[in-house]
Amino acid sequence: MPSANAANRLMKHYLGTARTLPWRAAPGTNAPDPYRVWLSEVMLQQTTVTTVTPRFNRFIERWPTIEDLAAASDKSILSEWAGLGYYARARNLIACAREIAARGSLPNTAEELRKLPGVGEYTSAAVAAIAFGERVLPVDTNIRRVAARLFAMEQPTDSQVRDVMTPLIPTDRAGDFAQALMDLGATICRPAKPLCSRCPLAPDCTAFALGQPELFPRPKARKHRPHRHGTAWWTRRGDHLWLVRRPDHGILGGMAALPGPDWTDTPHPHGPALARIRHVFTHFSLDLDLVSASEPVGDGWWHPVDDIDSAGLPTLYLKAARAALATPLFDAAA
DNA sequence: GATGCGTGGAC
DNA sequence: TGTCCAAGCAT
Repeated sequence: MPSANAANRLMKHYLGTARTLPWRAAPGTNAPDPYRVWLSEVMLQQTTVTTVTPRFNRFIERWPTIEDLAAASDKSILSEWAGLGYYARARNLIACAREIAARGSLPNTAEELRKLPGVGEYTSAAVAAIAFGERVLPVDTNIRRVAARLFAMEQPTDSQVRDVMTPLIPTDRAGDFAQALMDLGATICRPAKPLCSRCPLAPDCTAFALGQPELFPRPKARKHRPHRHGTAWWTRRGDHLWLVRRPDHGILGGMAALPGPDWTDTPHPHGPALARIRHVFTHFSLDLDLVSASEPVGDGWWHPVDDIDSAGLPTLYLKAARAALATPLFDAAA
């Protein structure tokens, strides 16, 4: 059974190695800045540190305070988010920033943070622990895996993880403890080929004692990924391209896009396809045929075609636009 | 509890 | 190439 001694070894290991997220401190300090912690935690939902770091830095450079973010237009924030995925996060981020700015500051407890849009069990606990030192444990994939191995639990619920791990939280270091566990999960207690020989918790770890750390937690059953089909229209007028905004809900909700009909399970007829983009989403893959059109469709706007990277297009449509522009005959014919 | 929701890197 | 995986949330 892990003891306070185990927590001490974990903390010493963490503080003795390079911490992964130094950019969350307020400028010129070591203290985590609540705005930066909240923004980064939302970005980090199901997204790697490598992906988030440069995007976070751009957000902070453009909107240094939450008041700046709250005052920004929906369009500018969605555009800055383009390419990061899970776009409901961006829509919730906008609503959340305005709510926080209206009330004056971030709530400083997990219970109050949990009421904000886009802030769930994990994020509320992460911000409360890291930014405000509340003695709570955010349970993410890393911490769930570390706890599962430490206690040899095959399919622990988040509640079970909290029950066994919360007693180990150091009184004055809740934020560092959570980050230490997440760091451990990311670098040592990895899903495959964990580096148990370097792990400060190995002496306490039941799965290690059993000689089978990779059996915990048990992997989830995988689902089949269906294939779908779509058409998008490439509409040029001089140096400009016709873009539209997708509906607020559903896939790529609220994002800029090339116009086109709803995607379907089977291919549907259209004129000659001059490019085909294959794109893989979480729950299906898509073949998107690009077809030239002469007249704009839907409620949209003309965007300079030589500045396509600034259009705020999600990756699917950015890939499509780049394919079109790389096909000179197609582009000229449009 | 199950499902929908992006993207890119590792292997 | 395909598969797995990632500091989850809303419904």
